[in-house]
Amino acid sequence: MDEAARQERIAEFERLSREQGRRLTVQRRVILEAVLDLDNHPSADGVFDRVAGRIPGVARTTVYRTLDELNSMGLISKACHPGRVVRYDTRIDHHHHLFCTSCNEFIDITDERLDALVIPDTSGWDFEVSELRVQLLGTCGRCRQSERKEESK
Amino acid sequence: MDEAARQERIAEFERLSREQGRRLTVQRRVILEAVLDLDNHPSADGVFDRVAGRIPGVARTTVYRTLDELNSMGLISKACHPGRVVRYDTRIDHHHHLFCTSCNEFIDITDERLDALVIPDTSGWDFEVSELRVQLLGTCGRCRQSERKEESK
DNA sequence: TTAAGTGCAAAAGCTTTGCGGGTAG
DNA sequence: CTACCCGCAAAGCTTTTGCACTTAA
Repeated sequence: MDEAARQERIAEFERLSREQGRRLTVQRRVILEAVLDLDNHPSADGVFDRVAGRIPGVARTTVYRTLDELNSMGLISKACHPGRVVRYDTRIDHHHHLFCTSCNEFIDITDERLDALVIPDTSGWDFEVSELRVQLLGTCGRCRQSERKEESK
Repeated sequence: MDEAARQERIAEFERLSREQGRRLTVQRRVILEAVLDLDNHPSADGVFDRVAGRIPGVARTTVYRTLDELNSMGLISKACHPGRVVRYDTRIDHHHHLFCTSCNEFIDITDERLDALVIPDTSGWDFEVSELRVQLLGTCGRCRQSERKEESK
């Protein structure tokens, strides 16, 4: 994330916090900065590792609680994937994911045709759509290589 | 799932098992039948509940292991969602999901425009795509109703 | 001042692992 | 017969909860 977008997101965080009567603490600010700096859709634990280097003695609990709040505030979101740990996404613009089912890593992509997708009429299901996400599952180059090495053993 | 499709999936399971040298046990057969019968993208625990009624004394472990195998065999798949428990999907035809972020339930949908989507060129990322999934996140009718009731209290 | 936030410890929930006995092929 | 599979118990990992202390406003 470039510096301008980063600063803007932090400003938005401060604005929303005041608006919603949330307190601006060091922990919250550093946790937000940490997620924004990590670009690979980190888990709570990944964020904790980074935060722990900056606030000695910070509690895991605080990271979990804060990430959940940032998600509620719409400043970050939870990524969709087939695994079992919750992972967060800092991009809130329209984009899509490649997800490697072998190493569980995400790759962000943008694609005209995918972007052109229109949310279909879901009135038949009585469902209010807030977001459309496209996910491409497969295997990344690195994992395919190691699979080949494994086979040729 | 209609009876014909169900029988076909079970036959496929038996064929693949023999082909891959896996043993056909009562547990595996009943676990497969259970997932196929549950249409709401069950978690391992949900499958276990149903299986436990049919094989007294079956171990949770067995259900976890078997679901993982059925997934490897391509007979079922893991659903993508923002939560933390793994959930399975028995439909292997092309379809998409509505996912209610309030009650964590899936609704299967088919839509012409979504079906018409072409997997974009991902060669630039050195990534082999095996599947394209579209997910619509939002809130189902029931949850919107209870939210309204909550507000008017 | 004081209610919201934090850290700590413990619990809870989901899943995996190791192992001895059981069973399909 | 024997390699694979199952049940059991325990561990492992991620996340949540309860509570007393701290701190932003």
